[in-house]
Amino acid sequence: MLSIGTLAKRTGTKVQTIRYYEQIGLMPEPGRTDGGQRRYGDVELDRLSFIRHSRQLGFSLQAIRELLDLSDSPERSCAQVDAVAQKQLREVEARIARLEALRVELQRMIRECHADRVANCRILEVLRDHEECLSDHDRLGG
Amino acid sequence: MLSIGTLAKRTGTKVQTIRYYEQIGLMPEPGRTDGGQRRYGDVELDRLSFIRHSRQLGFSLQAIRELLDLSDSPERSCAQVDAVAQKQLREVEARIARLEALRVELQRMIRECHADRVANCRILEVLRDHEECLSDHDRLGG
DNA sequence: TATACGATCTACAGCAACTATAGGTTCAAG
DNA sequence: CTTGAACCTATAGTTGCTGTAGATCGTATA
Repeated sequence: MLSIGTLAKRTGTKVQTIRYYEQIGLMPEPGRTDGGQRRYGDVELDRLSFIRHSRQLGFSLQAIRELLDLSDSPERSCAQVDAVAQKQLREVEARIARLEALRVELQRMIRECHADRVANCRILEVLRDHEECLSDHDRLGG
Repeated sequence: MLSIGTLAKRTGTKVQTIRYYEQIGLMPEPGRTDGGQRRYGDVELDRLSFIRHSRQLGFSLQAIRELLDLSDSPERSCAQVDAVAQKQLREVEARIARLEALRVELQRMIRECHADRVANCRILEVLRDHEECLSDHDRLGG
């Protein structure tokens, strides 16, 4: 039986995060000692490993919940799991594309500022005035 | 004089977001009508445009605060502004690199699942077991 | 067996950067 | 002068945790 601290170390999670996952129903309520401390087994270790690895891959907790539900269902459908993964891949690709655009514009901004070493800083002007670089009303993904 | 709604439309910002910026001191407290409604001028329009464009480029509100302070200071230093932009560029590049790694792994995961069309879904196994793909204790940047 | 001390407990506040809601007031067009 | 959209404040919710306070537990050592 593992204490919460040991489970945390094994999975690279913070203790509070494990308790948080329990609170939101992502991890089950574990058994307790007489004194009230949580004790975990291998099932919980597996489940938390799954959650952490999925988080590292950028899956939202909601997506992870779906994946866990699918993996718990008796005749789990590979197609459904695949759909979740595909969706995540598309999101990652969209974020990359967005960041690439940002990178290009930042580089251009910095380059222009360097060209003009003495006078007013171009960066501030660009940040103030530039309008065509990105579509309006477009938001940054978290 | 612009109402908050007009200012919002002109800058592609939500009304609540403008009030939020005022609340955290990023936007100044504007003048009011007799009835208590906010009225803005061109100075505020410029400032908010600056903030929104910087946000679109991925700058944090803290970084934007620094940029605004620099732009307000009488002998503003281009080097300091440049440093903030450079830092932002490095952060963007780091996020791109991280997402590229995620993309590669997601693609591999999905490809393996497709290769094995009938049996258990590989994606779930990979999510559960894979350990070497990303360094442990590594967190996703927001 | 007593003590010390780190680990754990609950409960709650806080972070970024907004977004949404409720319930009331003001402004401007017709 | 009426109507209704836009505005007001205040507060709670979002996502995914992180940090704190003050109390209790568990175990290694004297």
